[in-house]
Amino acid sequence: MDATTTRPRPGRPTLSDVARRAGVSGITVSRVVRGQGPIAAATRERVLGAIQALGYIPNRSASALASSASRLVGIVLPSLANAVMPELVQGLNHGLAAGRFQSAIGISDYDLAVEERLVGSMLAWQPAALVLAGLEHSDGTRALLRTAGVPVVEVLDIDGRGFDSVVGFSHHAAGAASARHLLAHGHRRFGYVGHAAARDLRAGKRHAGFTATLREAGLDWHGSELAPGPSSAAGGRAALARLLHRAPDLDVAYFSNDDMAVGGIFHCLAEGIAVPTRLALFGFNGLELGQAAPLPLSTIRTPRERIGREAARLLCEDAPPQVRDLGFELIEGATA
Amino acid sequence: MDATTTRPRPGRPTLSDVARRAGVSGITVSRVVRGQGPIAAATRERVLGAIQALGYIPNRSASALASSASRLVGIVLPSLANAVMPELVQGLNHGLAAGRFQSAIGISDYDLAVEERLVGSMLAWQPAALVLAGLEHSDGTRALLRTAGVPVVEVLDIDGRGFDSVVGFSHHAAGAASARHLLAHGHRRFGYVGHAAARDLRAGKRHAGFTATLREAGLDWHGSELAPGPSSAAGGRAALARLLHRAPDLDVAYFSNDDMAVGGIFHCLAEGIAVPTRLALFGFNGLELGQAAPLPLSTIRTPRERIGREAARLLCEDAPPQVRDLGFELIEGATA
DNA sequence: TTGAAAGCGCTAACAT
DNA sequence: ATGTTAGCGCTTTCAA
Repeated sequence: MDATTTRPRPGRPTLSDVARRAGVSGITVSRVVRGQGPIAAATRERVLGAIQALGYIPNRSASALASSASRLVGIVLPSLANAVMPELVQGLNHGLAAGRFQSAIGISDYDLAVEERLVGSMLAWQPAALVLAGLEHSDGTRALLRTAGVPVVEVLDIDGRGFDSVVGFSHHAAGAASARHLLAHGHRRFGYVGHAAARDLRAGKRHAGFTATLREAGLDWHGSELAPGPSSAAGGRAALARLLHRAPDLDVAYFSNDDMAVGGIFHCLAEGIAVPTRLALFGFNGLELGQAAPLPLSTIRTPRERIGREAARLLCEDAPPQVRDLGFELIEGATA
Repeated sequence: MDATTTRPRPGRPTLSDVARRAGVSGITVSRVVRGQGPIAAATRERVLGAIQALGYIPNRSASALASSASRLVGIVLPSLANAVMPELVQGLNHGLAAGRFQSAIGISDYDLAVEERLVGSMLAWQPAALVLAGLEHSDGTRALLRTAGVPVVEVLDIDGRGFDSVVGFSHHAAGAASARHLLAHGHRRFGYVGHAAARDLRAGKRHAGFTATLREAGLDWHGSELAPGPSSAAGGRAALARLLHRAPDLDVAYFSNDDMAVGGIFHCLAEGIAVPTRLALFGFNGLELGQAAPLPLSTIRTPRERIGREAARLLCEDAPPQVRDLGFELIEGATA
């Protein structure tokens, strides 16, 4: 007899294999696996035993295909290098896990074309929802989202028009609040230390908010310096050095974020520049790193973990489209 | 006439929709989409046009189901907070993208049970391969991997028995090299500043390698202090303070990593402790942050980006199981 | 409480 | 160079 006739696949066990072993039909196994529908306790035990014995792993592709739905949530972030992302992801993961969703992260490298590719890839898996960083996307991305019709939550920023739901805070307002704080402390000669900003649109919004507030006060930047490449302590340190070389009479430096600002602290420590008396420093994000510095950094703390949780909550509860402003908090610190 | 009879689904366009519109059969569209098989240029154009016009997004669940294979690579990492992970991911993404793989990241939070859950979830999507951090996994994880039979690359560590392929370096050797370097520089009273180590097994291996080398030299730790929670500059700063309080005559502190060590630098700066004359500091990872400090940190640079690339290469080339030691490099720095 | 039949959207294996 | 047929493993009806 030809054995291959009756033993067609050498592959992983399927629902039918489990069903056969448990002496039930496939649909019953399916019900047990999904925890859906009425199942006799004894039957469930038997099925669970068979699953265990065979090492059965449900095939989600088949499941997604059959039900045209999945429990997968795609998360597209611009970068992981920014220390806020891990906390955002943690918030998302906690919230999503509670709703029995799985998450899959993709990294766009601050490139909207890459983001579009990633969104396309993720949509191809029929995700239950998508989480995107920021409000700026390519037309192609928007078109994809529109035709796919999945729920979308844009996080981290609320300055602009959202696609669906939005959870974050205003970077423009954060920049403005930073400027007001520094003005109130008597600073007048402002320097900006940023990083290659073209792609980090949220840093640009903070800068714009800061600038607008300066102008309202009849002031403007005294000097500006951008570090090439992504934000980093090394970049901040070098850029502040260059800036002070060109504009030695600055009395305060506003950094695009805490990483850059910590570099500023390093520069001042290395050069013996008195902070904040000779030069004040102000960051953004409220990273723990800045607070561990010899002089705790003056900065703005952003609620990235809460943003993640809140975004997850909206998705789990299938909430209607809305914009949630979670605000930010100014940390006095000791450098400004 | 009943329109619903001929217009059954309001859903997203499918392969058949594209085929109908392009006036070809489904398989032809499939070939165009996959870039497989011989297609007349004119036909391809027509199909591409239809895809464009309909906003067709291929359904990968169906594709994975039909071919029992996907171009998805699952990556399971313990954390994103550790600054080495973004670089590892970048290396992986670059390499995998070159092989037209997509990646999906999951975070285990240094919890092997969570890792097992994640591996299970990912296997359910029939991934082309899995990338896991480290060599230590639960029995359940191993069982899953075994029955699934997917290629696995374990990254970042080579101290132990690999499941399939392994790309990384020896943390034990890194610890030992650090100790030898410090011994050669005349240090004798060693303090260890670590973080809640139970879950960070690689930090434990470095500690073990360091300890072994000390003992070979007839020495041992003079004192040890662990920061609660994950590694951080704040934790390193506080733990060093406690350690020096208990063992004021230390002449060198070895940190579980650069984050912790930067905290150590902060403590010394704040307290006016002369580095390295009064107290030497040594880290691990060679993060840019440590090199931007007023005194560049003495540490060990790890090739995490290369590890990612190499792991991706092995997967793309479907290389046979192997162990690749990518080594590390000692950075002299100025703190030891 | 359980099952039978049909089909999700795609691709492998053959035709032609 | 293109098409036909069958079926991937599961879930959705509907029936019992």
